[in-house]
Amino acid sequence: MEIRALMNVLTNELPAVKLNPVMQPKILIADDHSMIRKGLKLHVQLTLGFTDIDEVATCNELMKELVKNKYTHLILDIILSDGNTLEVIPNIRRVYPDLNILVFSMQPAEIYGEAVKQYGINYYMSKAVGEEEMIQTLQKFIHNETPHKRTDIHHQDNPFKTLAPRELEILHYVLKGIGTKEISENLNLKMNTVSTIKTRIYEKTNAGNIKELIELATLYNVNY
Amino acid sequence: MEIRALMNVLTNELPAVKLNPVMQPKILIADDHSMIRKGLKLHVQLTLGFTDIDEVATCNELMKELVKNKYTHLILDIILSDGNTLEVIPNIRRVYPDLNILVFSMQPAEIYGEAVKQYGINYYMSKAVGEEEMIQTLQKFIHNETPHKRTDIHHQDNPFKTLAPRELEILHYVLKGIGTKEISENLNLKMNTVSTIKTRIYEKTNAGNIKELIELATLYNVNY
DNA sequence: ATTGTTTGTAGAATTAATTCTACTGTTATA
DNA sequence: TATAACAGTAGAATTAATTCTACAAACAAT
Repeated sequence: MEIRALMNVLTNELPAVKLNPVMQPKILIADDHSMIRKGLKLHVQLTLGFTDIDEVATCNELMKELVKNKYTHLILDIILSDGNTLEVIPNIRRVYPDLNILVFSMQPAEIYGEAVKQYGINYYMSKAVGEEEMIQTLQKFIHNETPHKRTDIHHQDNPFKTLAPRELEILHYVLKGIGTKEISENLNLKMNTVSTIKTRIYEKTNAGNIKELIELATLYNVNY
Repeated sequence: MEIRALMNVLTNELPAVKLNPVMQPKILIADDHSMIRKGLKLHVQLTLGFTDIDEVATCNELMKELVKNKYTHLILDIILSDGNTLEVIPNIRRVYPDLNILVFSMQPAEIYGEAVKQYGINYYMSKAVGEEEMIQTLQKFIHNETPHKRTDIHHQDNPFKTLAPRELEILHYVLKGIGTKEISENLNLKMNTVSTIKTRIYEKTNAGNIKELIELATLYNVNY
């Protein structure tokens, strides 16, 4: 391997950033795609200058690694191969209250960004963001020394909490994939009525379509 | 930025690979996630030593860039923000018959690997592969070696594997919760056509509604 | 070489679903 | 207590989506 290629990478490709000699962040990346892990790691190393970065691919490894080493920052995807990290986040939060967590997910920030706040997570970054914003976010995240005092979990921001009884009733059928006509027959309502209520459900939850509604419901553990 | 960090990256993290001084590959990466692009680029630069790499994020940019510069290798994801690259691949193949193409996708090889072969693409790499395999595949790709057959994957019962290219293309939109009308507009098809194809998708997968289809897709890791 | 099957595409007819409007109770709230 | 926001329900009009049929081209199997 040639140093020239390296310097090329360095000087031409990436903005130089001075490092802060005082801080010693220890970062753990949890993502099931090695390319994402690698890219993120190299990125943080080359652009932000922090080199103490480990990676894991599964929830299992994540928990083990957190026990083994004392990390200051955790960057993780929501979905790993062996499960949903949202399930383990409450535990992590309880055991490691000072750990800074950044969720780095495929999902758009508008929906999940707010949603994960319930779990006491203050940093959310979509994988779809551009490079500029990504670096900025990462920089803010890692340089932020003060552990985030999270305004205690409002269950008020659960969008499903605001649904009226009839709306929840119809939500139940909608989440099962049942169509407007069948729902109206089941509940002895006109299709118009069901449609109206569905519209209100979508308004209140800010879901754009069934797929998003199902995802949101999963996120908030709505089983109805 | 310190050279020590770089060397650390080099010597500790990545296997050294000798480069071939004769070849001068010019590589274009098309992916809508800047992290993937960056990671891939750095990876190829640092581990394989090829530094002539450009990146684009959309189908549009891709086509423009191919006109502007003469590339030898193209690495691309199937889904970009402004469309499905399966739509443009036939055109690319026709205009640039000598261009080596590697599809680098989230989808498991069993499903899209076959579909993509119909377009004369022999290199397919899932983003879920481990680092070793990724580097090996990239190396073979860039060095123009014949790709190895991966017959190790069985999954005979995967219902998505029987979907035709157009069906997979429409499946992509359906799984995102996009409606028939919008799909038809995106792909310049009549709504009837989209409906017909959706019907065939539901028949082949035995899904009864979108919810079931999404569940099935999740089960078989056909997310995008 | 022939025949059956899959794929990609729609037109016509029909059905499903939504939107816009509106009315009546009910429940907070100023 | 007056008043505004919300909840539950539809009619009329409109739009979205499906079904049924069909046909040509590509492909597979005999």
